[in-house]
Amino acid sequence: MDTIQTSLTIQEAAEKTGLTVHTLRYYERIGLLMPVGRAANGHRRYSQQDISLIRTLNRWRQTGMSLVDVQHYVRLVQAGDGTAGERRALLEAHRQTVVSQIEELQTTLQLIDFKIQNYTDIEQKQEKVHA
Amino acid sequence: MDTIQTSLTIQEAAEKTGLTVHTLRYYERIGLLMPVGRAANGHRRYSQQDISLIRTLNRWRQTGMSLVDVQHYVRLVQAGDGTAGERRALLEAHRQTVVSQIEELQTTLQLIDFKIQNYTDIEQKQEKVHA
DNA sequence: CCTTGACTTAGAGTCGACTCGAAGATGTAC
DNA sequence: GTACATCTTCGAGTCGACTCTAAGTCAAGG
Repeated sequence: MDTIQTSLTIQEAAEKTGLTVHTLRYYERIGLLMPVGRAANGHRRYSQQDISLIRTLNRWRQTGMSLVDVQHYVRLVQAGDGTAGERRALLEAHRQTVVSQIEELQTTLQLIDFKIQNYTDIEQKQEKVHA
Repeated sequence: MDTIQTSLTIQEAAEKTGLTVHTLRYYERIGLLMPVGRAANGHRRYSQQDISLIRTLNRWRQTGMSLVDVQHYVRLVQAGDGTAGERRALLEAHRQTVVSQIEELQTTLQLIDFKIQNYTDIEQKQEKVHA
């Protein structure tokens, strides 16, 4: 029967994942998350697996993966073992975009440092003038 | 006194900056860019300075600076030399967010690599592992 | 003169990703 | 047994950042 022991309400799930209850329902509505388990009264119950999946998704989201792509990944996870190769390919593609993002940020960092140096120079110049 | 020799039309400016003409006008409309020069017929003319400012803005945008913050920076640039200290402070703040972004991406990269390794293992052993 | 094409404006529409609100059912505390 | 919290659905609203449309001006080419 009800063998779900460590199942959380949507509120608790929200706290554990850092999302809002609105967002959790929204994710489910757009088909991002599989229909989550329900209690007898129709209330959602989140398993530990659900929570860890959501946490993983958050990571992908935070690194600029669109909901559509996250969705694709989730579908593969749900489809099961046979999709391991595809999942790996998807992760490798995302890995590459993350690497590119890092590289771009590092380029920008150099630019920022260059500009900061510029402004520091200006300040020193003014100090000399006004000293 | 008409020393503007290399002034570009909005079309040319769009090509040089990688933005669309729509976006260039939009940026000006929301007060992000100073009112740009106009030809006798009222058409916009972009100076080399305008172009290089826009290119710099693009950099900030690409690294997640909001239009509001970019706007703040542009205002300081327009206000002139006296704002060098403020500009440097703003850049230093942005530098810090860029550094944080890089760090977060690197954490994610490790996670991705770990998962990729997982899937590689699955392929080798055809074993069941959850995402 | 007429068409073509680049420009102008103000305002409306789109898109991704939430975020909120209304209306109603149910569970728990006093 | 009634207040109150928490859940439910579904639809609408918001926000940032564009993106596009309509209606109009103007200069040059055939």
